[in-house]
Amino acid sequence: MASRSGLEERVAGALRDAVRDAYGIKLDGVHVERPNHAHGDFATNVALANARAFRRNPREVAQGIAEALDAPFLESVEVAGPGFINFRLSPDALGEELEELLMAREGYGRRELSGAPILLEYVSVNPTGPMTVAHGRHAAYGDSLARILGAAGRKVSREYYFNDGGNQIRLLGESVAVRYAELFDREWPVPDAESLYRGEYIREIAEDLKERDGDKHLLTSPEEALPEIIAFATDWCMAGIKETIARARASFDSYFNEKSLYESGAIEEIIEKLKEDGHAYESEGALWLASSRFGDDKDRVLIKSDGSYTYVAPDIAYHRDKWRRGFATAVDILGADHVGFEARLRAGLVALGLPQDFLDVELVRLVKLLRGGEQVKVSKRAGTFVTLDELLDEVGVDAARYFYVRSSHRTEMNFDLAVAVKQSDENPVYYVQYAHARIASIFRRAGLNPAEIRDVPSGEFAHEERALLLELFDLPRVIEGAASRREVHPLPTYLETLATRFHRFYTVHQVLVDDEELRARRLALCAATKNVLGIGLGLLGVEAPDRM
RNA sequence: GCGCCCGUAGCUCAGCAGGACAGAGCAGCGGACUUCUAAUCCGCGGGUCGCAGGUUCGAAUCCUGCCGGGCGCGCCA
Repeated sequence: MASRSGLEERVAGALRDAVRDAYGIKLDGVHVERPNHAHGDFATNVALANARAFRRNPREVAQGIAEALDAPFLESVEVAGPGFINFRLSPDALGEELEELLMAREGYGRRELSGAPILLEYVSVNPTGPMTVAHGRHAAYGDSLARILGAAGRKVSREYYFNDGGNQIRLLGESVAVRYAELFDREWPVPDAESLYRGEYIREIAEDLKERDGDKHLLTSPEEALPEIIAFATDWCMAGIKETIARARASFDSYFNEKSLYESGAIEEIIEKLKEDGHAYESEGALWLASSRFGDDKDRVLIKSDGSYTYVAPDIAYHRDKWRRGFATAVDILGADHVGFEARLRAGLVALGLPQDFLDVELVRLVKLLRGGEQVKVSKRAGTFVTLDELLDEVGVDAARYFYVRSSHRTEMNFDLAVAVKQSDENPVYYVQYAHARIASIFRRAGLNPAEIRDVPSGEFAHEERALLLELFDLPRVIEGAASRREVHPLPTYLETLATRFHRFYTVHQVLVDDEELRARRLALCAATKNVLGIGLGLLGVEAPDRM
């Protein structure tokens, strides 16, 4: 399946031939677009874009191309404006493409898997608490992107990277330990009570720990007991995160623990290699990566003067591991607060001999939380955050996921909690889903299975039908465009336009009419629309309901 | 100060690998259900595309400089 519809491909091919015949010039790329209805079904700017090469004025060139065109599937060809060529497709050509769409079923717009495998890393939050509304955006964007990349023929593997051994984790353990001790009216000694986590979930973990182990951890020294408490707390958090992820309909092929990099010696290995190649040096008691040689602003510390690693070292080792596992591209979806991360990580990887374009970072902008227009200060440590579960409880998975990916991940997002429920009612996802449900209703009434519709009797298409058809045929292009730009939001935009085309068609034309051919043609159109809506919503992890 | 990102209708956002008149939803106003689901449709009002230059036959889209906002600039992750 191509990234353009068959029709578009045919138009482009005919244009190439016409240019060759009329001017003896071989064009490699021909731009075909969908103009305003008034102009036609398709249009091209080849005459304008190449006017210079032709050494003639664009309109004249367009005229020449139009005359040389040999394309029986076109009903009309017109030169317009400064030199555009507009096309109208013949009803038969539209009908044929519609049949192909029906034949392809859920495979429409989907390409065969090929090319080098991509490792998509997303979410990757450390198990120190529940997922927040901000993480939800990462989950929705990352999961949808993975689905879109897959549909566009890219081999994608999804991975979650986490660390359950760092500083934050120790803090989590101490926070739980303090609450745990409180349950027995005891005190737990901590170096810095100020920095402890205060969320309600800390108490829950402590209570669960008490339920499982009783007062066992108070019978030994805190130093001895803490590791076990930490393990309990991180397992508790990780289990919750996995539940939330599943609930949000996201998924992963693998989970990668930072700890394994220490255990396997992968970190030492890259450090040795960097030293050997002269890309790491010692200074002020620390080991530095000469990252400024590879495009970073400055050099970065790999090993601190106290002998421990900075996060840079394991990150480089981790990404080198991705490379060793045979991935040709590592796409990292990170929060906007990780700007700068890309340059230093890439520097390390290039220093190790990996290609410049191996790493591809997509920064997801922050989610700004509002409540009735007022900004809500969010702090995980202070416990003043809104969990993803709470959001899902309130607005549902469909509305939440759709809302998350409706705008570009590169734009800051305002999320007003006060109108969250209202927002869910007004969420355009229902507009799209409703189109799907309406079609399902028609087929119920007709007693037919839309998946079995195959044939399209020939005949004219009304204006609204033609508009709907052309929109349907755009799906392959939308999928490929979204995949190559690593964007998800073109899908919602597309689906809303498609739903509009359908609702308009539905309002103007009765589907279940007595005229059998007309009825069959309209049913085919409905079946195709239902199919494409289903595909599109599926790529967003949103349900396509048969009833609403 | 430096780097990355953003600035389009009252609000939330599309459009930006240059193209034909700048779009949608929400909010406002006015219409349309004895016919396949009115969670729908139709109409009206509403925009110096942050500002100023430049490139081009053509710029919301590309380049430069400003202005405004976000994020980052640790031997934190």
